[in-house]
Amino acid sequence: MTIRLLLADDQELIRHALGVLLGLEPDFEVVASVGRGDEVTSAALEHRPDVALLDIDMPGLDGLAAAAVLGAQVPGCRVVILTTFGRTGYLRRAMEAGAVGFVVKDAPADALADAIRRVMAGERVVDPALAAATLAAGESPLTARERDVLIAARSSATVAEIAARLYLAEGTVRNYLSGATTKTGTRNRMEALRVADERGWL
Amino acid sequence: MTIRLLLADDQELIRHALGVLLGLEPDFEVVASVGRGDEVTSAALEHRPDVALLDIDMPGLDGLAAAAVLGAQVPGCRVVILTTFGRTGYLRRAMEAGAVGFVVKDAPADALADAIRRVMAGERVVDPALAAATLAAGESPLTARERDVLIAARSSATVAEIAARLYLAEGTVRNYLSGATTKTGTRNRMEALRVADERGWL
DNA sequence: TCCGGCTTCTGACAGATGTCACGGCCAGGA
DNA sequence: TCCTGGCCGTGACATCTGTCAGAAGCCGGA
Repeated sequence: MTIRLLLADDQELIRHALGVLLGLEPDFEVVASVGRGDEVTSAALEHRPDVALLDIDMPGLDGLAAAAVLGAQVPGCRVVILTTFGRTGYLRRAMEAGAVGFVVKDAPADALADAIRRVMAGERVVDPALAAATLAAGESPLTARERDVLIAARSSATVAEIAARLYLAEGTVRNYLSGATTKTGTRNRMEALRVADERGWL
Repeated sequence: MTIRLLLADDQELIRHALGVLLGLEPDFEVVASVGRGDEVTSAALEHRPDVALLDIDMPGLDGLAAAAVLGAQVPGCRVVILTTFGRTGYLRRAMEAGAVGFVVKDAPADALADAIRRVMAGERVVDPALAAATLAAGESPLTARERDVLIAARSSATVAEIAARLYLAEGTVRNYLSGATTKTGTRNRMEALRVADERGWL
């Protein structure tokens, strides 16, 4: 009884190497391999994998969104997120998107195969250190609007631009940014943005 | 006549997968595999590889610095930089550090083996798109001090901190930052820092 | 019903930031 | 020799940012 795998990672070299690595396991078979998030679902519908390994950083659709779509359209396919950074925020969002496994690329070499087999056995698999970090980071203390303003700040340089984009007064924007910096324990919007992003609060 | 390889990448899963992939080639042999930049040289001295494949993002010592050390201490070993982002600035710095090859991880699966063989044949191997982007980005227009101040700005939040670190007046720091934003065509220090970093001007 | 929290806005103020004009220094060319 | 242009360094100034206090409207829970 072989486990059918779908691989999604935008770095072709890495995807191919992972495919070779997993193909060496006697009970695994890589049945599909894509480089874009928006190709995941159609490939899964065509090849019916048991487990989909999704990277997060992908063009078209990120791995978390792809996981959500996959869960809705191909219910028999279990999703394992395989990603570069042990960014704590991604874990929570991955679980919300229906993933049952979360493996980081700095994990030991056999962790991935192990995770796949345990997921097939019905377990949820998460890197323990990552799980602890996620618990430590806690729920987001930001209000919805503080979050909106921070996201807008990511691509706007000045308060005036953020205000224009969100149809708010400048003072309001400054207030939300101030609240965000307080809650993140930082000293200006840029640090607040970075911290909130790292913790998955955006 | 097999080509002896050293692999350096901090992501264990990826390093292992690449090792397996390259080990499948009949003329390759992976003789060493490390996860930290500062372990590269001692491993090279011990195992005498023909080619060292170095990632840039590594703890201890980054791949570019490791390449420079390697070139000085193990002259027979050719260096190929293998990295995630096609960041244009890294290419120039890699070449200055003595690397003879530069392969990005989004390259096609056989590009790596091909690059290794060509490097062994005495060629320099660079992704053509990356080379073009590097030429397009051009030389850095920043003066030495502007560069210093930008680098200091990366880890300091305020002008006062940067000034204290570089023993300059606050006005001077503001002036350099202003020059940097003008030359990068951006509107504040944060954008200037990001752009200069992307273009390899730091 | 009242209370508390969120959203939105305003006004005010200290402090940080970005821009400008200026002077000194040094190297290269007339 | 002097002049010019580039870089370094500085202080002054206007503007932007972050913080605080306050106020009105809205919604959900006690």
